[in-house]
Amino acid sequence: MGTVDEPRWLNAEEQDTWLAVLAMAVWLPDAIDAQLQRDAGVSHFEYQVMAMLSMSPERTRRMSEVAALANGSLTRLSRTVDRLEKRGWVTRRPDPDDGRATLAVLTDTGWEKVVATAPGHVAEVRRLVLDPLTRTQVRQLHEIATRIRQVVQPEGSFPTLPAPGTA
Amino acid sequence: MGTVDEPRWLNAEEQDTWLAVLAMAVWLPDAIDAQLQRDAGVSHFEYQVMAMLSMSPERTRRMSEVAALANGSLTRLSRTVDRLEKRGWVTRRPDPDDGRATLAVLTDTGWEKVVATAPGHVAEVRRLVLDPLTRTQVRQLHEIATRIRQVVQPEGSFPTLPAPGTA
DNA sequence: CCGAGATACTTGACGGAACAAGTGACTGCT
DNA sequence: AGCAGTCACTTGTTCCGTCAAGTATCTCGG
Repeated sequence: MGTVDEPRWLNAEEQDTWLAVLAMAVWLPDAIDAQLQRDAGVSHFEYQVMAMLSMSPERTRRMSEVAALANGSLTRLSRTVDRLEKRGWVTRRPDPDDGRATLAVLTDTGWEKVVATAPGHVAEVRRLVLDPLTRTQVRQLHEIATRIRQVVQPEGSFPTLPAPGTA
Repeated sequence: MGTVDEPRWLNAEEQDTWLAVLAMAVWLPDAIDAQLQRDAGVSHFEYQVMAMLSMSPERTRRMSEVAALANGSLTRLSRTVDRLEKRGWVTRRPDPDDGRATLAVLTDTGWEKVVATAPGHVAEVRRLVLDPLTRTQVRQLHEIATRIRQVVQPEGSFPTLPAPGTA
């Protein structure tokens, strides 16, 4: 239905690609959230926070590091940790090495929550992403996502995943 | 489901892939939103709504169709159209063919807004997604995203873009 | 060691999105 | 025709995340 002076846009193939990417970017997080909410009563972000802590030495990490690892703002993390503290899964304590910093610590109950929740979550990740794709596609996706991430993710928050667990 | 000390998780390669996908799924929409907010003062969702209308016959579509095309709920669309109406870019009118339905119409001002906004948005999509990848990777991404979308997107809302039912 | 500026959070105010309930309109069965 | 059930929205409430401002601590130049 193009009038001649339609807004500048992408060619058909580019647009198809972009729309598919968009739909994926919207619905995939939504589906992941839904499974966690339904089966474990936590949001994906909350789960990520606990999962990151569970993989950290002493199950402990600085707030700002956790925020970066979970791809969220410090503000958001602060509110989230409030909720997780109320549920008894995380506690805060001051960082002895830096008076400004706060350490988030996963409690034993929190650890159990992660252990109980992880299998269902992992199964969902497999079901939605890993299984429907060929091994080749998974490799391609890895490279593509890594490349886009480099372009898109704000400087500074390019996290290396947790150091070995002394848990 | 075995009993393990560590929560069941993915192997290193799978986890890398998943974390990269997650980071992309978080930061890409964020970056797209940021450009639109900065340069045009609209959210990505608002832009999508207007862009979809701009590509529709008579610049008109049913609310529920627009919602599906923009990957949003009807509730969200309703609130968003409230705002777009206040800004003079969209109007509502009842569907003559179905008294339950509401048609969203892009106004002339709204059309101009889309025309003015599209080039910057398209440039950002290219900069963040299309340009950093090889042509081959773009094709791979298309297939991968389409596949995942099939698995992840709720039944029913699998939209074809152009013409509404003048069928 | 003192003060200016940066850093690491926390918190108040605000806006947007989800859930659920409500309204009016269509459909299908009898 | 008439009622039950569904559908297409809209709206009240509530929660969550952001922005901006506040607090406490660290760093660094002089």
